[in-house]
Amino acid sequence: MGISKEIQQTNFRSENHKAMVNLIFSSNWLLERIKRFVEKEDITHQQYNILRILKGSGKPLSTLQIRERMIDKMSDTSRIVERLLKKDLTHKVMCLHDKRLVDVTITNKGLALLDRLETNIAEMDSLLAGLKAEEAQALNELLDKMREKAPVAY
Amino acid sequence: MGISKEIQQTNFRSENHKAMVNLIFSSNWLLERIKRFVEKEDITHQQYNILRILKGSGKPLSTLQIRERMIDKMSDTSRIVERLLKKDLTHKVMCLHDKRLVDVTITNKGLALLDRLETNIAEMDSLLAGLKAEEAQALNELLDKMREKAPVAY
DNA sequence: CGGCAATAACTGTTGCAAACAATAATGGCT
DNA sequence: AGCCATTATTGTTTGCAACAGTTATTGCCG
Repeated sequence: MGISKEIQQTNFRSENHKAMVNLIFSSNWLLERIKRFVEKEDITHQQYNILRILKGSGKPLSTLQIRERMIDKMSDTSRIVERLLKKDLTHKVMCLHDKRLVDVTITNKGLALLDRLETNIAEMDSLLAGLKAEEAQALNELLDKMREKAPVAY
Repeated sequence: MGISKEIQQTNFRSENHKAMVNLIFSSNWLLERIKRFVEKEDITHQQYNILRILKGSGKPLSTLQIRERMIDKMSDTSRIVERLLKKDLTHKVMCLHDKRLVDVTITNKGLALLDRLETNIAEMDSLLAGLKAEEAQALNELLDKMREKAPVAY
């Protein structure tokens, strides 16, 4: 079902305007499904994102380094890490070289959580299985281009 | 700048996985700019979405009808409309034909607000100006296909 | 007609999160 | 030493999502 039907809207100003709406709608669609995937482990997609970043890094990261790698740049990283701390999924110590920074790492419990999700990761990847690799690549190029070529003011 | 650089991540499981991340990232990128656009009028993008729906409809809509047309289907429409009521941007009366429903309309104040934004709507449309109409169309088709062909379970 | 399930809206509550300002500690530079 | 930039954190407000529960109304069915 195309975007027009899904939101019962036929009067778009242009194909570009339609793409804007479609992009946000599709992202919500995707996030809704990712949410269902990660809620088995009682975490949000933002918390999942941070756990993945910490695992991927392999070494301690500061709050700022985590934020820079996050999908949502506007996020309140300190407090999300705080929620992960409460669940023992991350660990935090003061950085020795620069005491303004903190060294955040993922705990074994956090790694185990990711491992459990990893088992079914194919489920999540299948969300985009409707697109062939070439199509996914085309999508990536279009999205990159959209952001790249946008006027700086906005 | 491609998505890899923007989130400092090079290890994607597949082109499809990369597209998933890219899609959410790009939607956030877009929403951030839309937010800056509508905050001149002290409203959120969800509130803007509802005002546009009410204007577009031209006739009263029930809470449910609004929600069905919203980009974010999970939204708590009652309360967002309530916030608009407080600002006198919408009006609400009991529906005569079915007293379970409400007739929500946009007020003149709400229309005036949209008109002020309308003046600069080209600014917002220019967000996707980096894509030619054919590219925007290709993007629309890819997004529609992605959702269409996804496995039902997720 | 009376009962009852379905529908629609709303409320209460909890938790997550964004925005913004303010604060504190530290580091680097002159 | 003095000053400014950097980093993380906290406080507060606001918006929102999730979920359960409540109320009012409708339409249907026996």
